[in-house]
Amino acid sequence: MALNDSPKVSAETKKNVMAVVQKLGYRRDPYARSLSLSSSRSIGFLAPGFRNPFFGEVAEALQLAVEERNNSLMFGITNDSTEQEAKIVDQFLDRGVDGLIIIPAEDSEPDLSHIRNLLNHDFPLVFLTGYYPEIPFHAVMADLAEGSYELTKGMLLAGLRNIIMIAGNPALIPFRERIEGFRRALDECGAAFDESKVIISDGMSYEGGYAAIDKVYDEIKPDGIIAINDVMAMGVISRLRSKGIRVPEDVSVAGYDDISVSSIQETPLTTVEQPIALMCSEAVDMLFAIMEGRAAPEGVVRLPVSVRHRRSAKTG
Amino acid sequence: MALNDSPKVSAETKKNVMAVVQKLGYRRDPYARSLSLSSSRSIGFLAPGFRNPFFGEVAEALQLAVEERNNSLMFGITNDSTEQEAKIVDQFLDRGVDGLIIIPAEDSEPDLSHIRNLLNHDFPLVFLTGYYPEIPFHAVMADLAEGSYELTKGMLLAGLRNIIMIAGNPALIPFRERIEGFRRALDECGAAFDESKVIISDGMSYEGGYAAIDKVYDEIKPDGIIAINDVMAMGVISRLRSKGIRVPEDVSVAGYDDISVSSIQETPLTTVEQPIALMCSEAVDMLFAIMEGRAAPEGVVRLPVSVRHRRSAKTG
DNA sequence: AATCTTGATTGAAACGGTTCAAAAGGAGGA
DNA sequence: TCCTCCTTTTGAACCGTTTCAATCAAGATT
Repeated sequence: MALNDSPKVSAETKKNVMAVVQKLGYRRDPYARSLSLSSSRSIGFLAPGFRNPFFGEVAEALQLAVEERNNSLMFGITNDSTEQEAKIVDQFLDRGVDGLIIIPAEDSEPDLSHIRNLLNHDFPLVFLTGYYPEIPFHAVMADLAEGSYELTKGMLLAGLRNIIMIAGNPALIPFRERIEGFRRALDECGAAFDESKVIISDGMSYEGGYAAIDKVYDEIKPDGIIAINDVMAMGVISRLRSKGIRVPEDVSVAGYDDISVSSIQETPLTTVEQPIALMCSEAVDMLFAIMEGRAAPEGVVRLPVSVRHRRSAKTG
Repeated sequence: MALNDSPKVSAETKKNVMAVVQKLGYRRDPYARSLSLSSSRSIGFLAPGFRNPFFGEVAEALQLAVEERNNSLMFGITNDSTEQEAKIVDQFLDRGVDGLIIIPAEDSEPDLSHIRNLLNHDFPLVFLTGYYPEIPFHAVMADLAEGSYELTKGMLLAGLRNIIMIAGNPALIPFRERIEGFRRALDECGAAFDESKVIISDGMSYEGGYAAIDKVYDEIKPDGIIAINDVMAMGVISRLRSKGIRVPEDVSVAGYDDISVSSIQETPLTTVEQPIALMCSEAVDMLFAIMEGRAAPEGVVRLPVSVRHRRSAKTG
């Protein structure tokens, strides 16, 4: 047909067709088209939620990347539960999405049967910002270890000697990697790393940061604190200040992600920026490569981060 | 068929069918289903973007509301441009969404032909958080005027006498309404309202708030400032502090929206909470009513706001 | 034993595109 | 004029559901 401007129809015919199309306000039935083409030109995106603005920024960047390919994005919220994740995957499959981009749920007891199922059926799937290590995967993420390595290094250079990290369950990749960079920096500088320097908090939220300080500050009296994300770091700072502890004079505090509010805090937050736009376009590229059968081998594409030195932490 | 568990098939037959379905891993082809039913069970959502976390929270709430009806949500980003809005609407139509929920673009020169087109075709559409006044509409929004009325009233009660509002283009509904409540409160208390009390800022962002202070603070020397959203309020506070002006001792500052970071600022922000979850479920209800032909008459459903009194502003 | 009911199964049309093969049309060359 | 070759038009099959009518089987009723 002329609709797909195939090379077999003359320019004039096309023009005529288009004119009629215009006049009638005709538009191809998307359902019939999908049926025939077996593609909906839409892809699904699963995120833990948008309370943490980091994910909002990812959503925005993904949408842009997908739109460039004339596809649309559906989104679902997992609340960091793989069970919920499974439900949404199922729903998306029922909508006929062509592929899936998933920010893995940070679930301490993940049930991955739904993911295995997808992979068994060769369903196009890429993980973003993490992955499930027990599963073969395509994934795009920032070089998280490098980020906390550099951040820690900077703090050490500034003379801080008792740095702690407030992290999440180290069984989960994004946390594990951040901890690893932290450890490496300490090791390299001859500072003693031991398990007590990593505080495992359960909520990755403002309240989680707040509670972590209550739990360990008086005992450890750190001079540097690295929180696993910016929202937690804000909780940390808030609790410290309310205890009369100055930031950064008494304690340096850093976050992770560089969400847009971080730079506009009263005390702008030192943090690690993840290259969100790049990660997203990379993830979309990867997904389309898989969908078109020109998939690169499984593995992680790691993109470089950059440390943003701001007021909340002394860095050398 | 048994798939739709119609009342005409026996329980046993259903069980048999289901067993086979399970075993074969069969799943209905969504495209054929859509074609036959002419519904994709998905609806489109247009937002200005997710830099302002308010919209992220709306997205999350909408997703939940839509999921309850077993539908999915597609989203697009307008960047506050009606041109972009038109493009995405077109794309969504090509995907066959069943309905549209739109947060109107705050475009100073709106081109609404695409909206008119939708309405002419009776396409199910509801506006959220605003509407285009030149067009007949179904809309859900918070009672914005009431919010700023109460906020202003509170400040007046606390003895503040020189309150200004940092707003956006009053041609746009959400700004107009906020200004109106502000004006009403001032009028009622015999405080002089005049145009100079409303500062029109162009960017609804942190930078916009920052710049507004630079532009008018020294001249007006207000003792109270109401910003049109929380992100701007944060910019305002930051700029004031950097000028050595104390909040709230010297100047009270309030925002609008109650985004989740507002309560966790170093100086928790006094602000007006919009009932996001309620607004979203209301909007979805309304959209489904339209889709099912049991539409209420056009108009705005207005939901009550609540003022959150926190540290950044003195309120009586 | 013939008829009526009720529930289950089978069949065909419709949804509106895509794709490919077959037929028709037109221009050029022999 | 006839044949060939190339382009355009026409036609049919197909994608996998839903929907509704028609058929069928069996149990209950008379």
